[in-house]
Amino acid sequence: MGRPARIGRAAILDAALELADQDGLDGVTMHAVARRLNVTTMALYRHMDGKDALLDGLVERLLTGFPQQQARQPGEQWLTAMASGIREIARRHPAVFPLLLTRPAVTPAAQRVRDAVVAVLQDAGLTEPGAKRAERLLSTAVLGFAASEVTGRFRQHDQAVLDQDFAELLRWLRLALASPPAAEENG
Amino acid sequence: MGRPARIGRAAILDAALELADQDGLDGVTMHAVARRLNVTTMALYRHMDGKDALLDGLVERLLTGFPQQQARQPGEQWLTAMASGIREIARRHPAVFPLLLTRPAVTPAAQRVRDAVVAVLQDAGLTEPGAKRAERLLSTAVLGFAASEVTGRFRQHDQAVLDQDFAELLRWLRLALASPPAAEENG
DNA sequence: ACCTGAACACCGTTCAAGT
DNA sequence: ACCTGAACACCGTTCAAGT
Repeated sequence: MGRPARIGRAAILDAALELADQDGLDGVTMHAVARRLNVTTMALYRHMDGKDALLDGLVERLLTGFPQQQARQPGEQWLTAMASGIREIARRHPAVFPLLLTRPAVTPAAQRVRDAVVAVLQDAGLTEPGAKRAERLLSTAVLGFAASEVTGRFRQHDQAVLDQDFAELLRWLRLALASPPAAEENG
Repeated sequence: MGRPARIGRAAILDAALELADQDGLDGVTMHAVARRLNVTTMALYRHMDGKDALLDGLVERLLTGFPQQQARQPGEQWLTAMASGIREIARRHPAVFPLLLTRPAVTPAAQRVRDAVVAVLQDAGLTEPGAKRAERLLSTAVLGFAASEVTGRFRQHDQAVLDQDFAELLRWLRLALASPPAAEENG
């Protein structure tokens, strides 16, 4: 009954992530991944449900690298730490990163990241629906900024300017978190 | 010397946008666009510089549909109008919209949109570098939110929740614009 | 159970040729 | 000047067959 597997889901994702980092998203093809693993293209289909599942797997890889924030840090240092960590991931994997804004954040890995941020926000005094809403806006702003940086949307500006942009973004977010909304309904 | 052209850049972009709206970005192929125009694939290359130029052209199409804001509106109504207009474009062209965060905003059309927003912000009292920075963060937040909505990143939530999210986002942005940064350097 | 071979419809792009 | 025909390397995916 059967021989040992020469590849697996993990090895496939490793190879795909390397290809993405080297050649961009267009370089991530089933054929290229298989070639890198010294296997025929069709062998991948036993371990991965197709190209779309492969891309979802890459997004999951990035998510598991996200910084986990501890609640109850002094001031709003957790915000800086989290946003900076996310920005670093974008720099490390510029081709894959924008997919975070493109694919639904409903996988277990994504939910774990969201829950952690919501917990910190509740710890900081927000109501549960308020914390969940703030998490959505927070993550959108930070992901959007990091993605813009990495796709070259701001390519006319040098690093110093973008660093100041980032600092200003954090100031905006702290302002918002310090000023609670008037009413609260719906989750 | 030559016969009249049966197609042109405009017709190609029309066809491509229709395909994107109907079948998603994956449906936008040189072959499919040509088929829709009753022309061979190779005919496109005389009018369009390849697939990448085609996608850039689609982004340009969306940008020219962006709302142009008048300065000196009472309150910050221009912000609501602009953000709502952008949100509507996202709904109308959900497949193409995320490309706005993915492709550099350096084309003439993109620059025009940016300049208009910067002008309004200066009119509201920001310094020039401050207005330019605010424009970058503003557009990132609004584009990021609209893109998230349209790619299904928030698909667990129904429309009412997302509408409240949007209102809260606008509140955040107004707060930020009402509170000028401490120092100003670099553009 | 795992991988390969053969095959298919489709993709982006080039070049020479027709009108 | 504009479009077509023929062609190429590559893509995602399926299915039957080998070990």
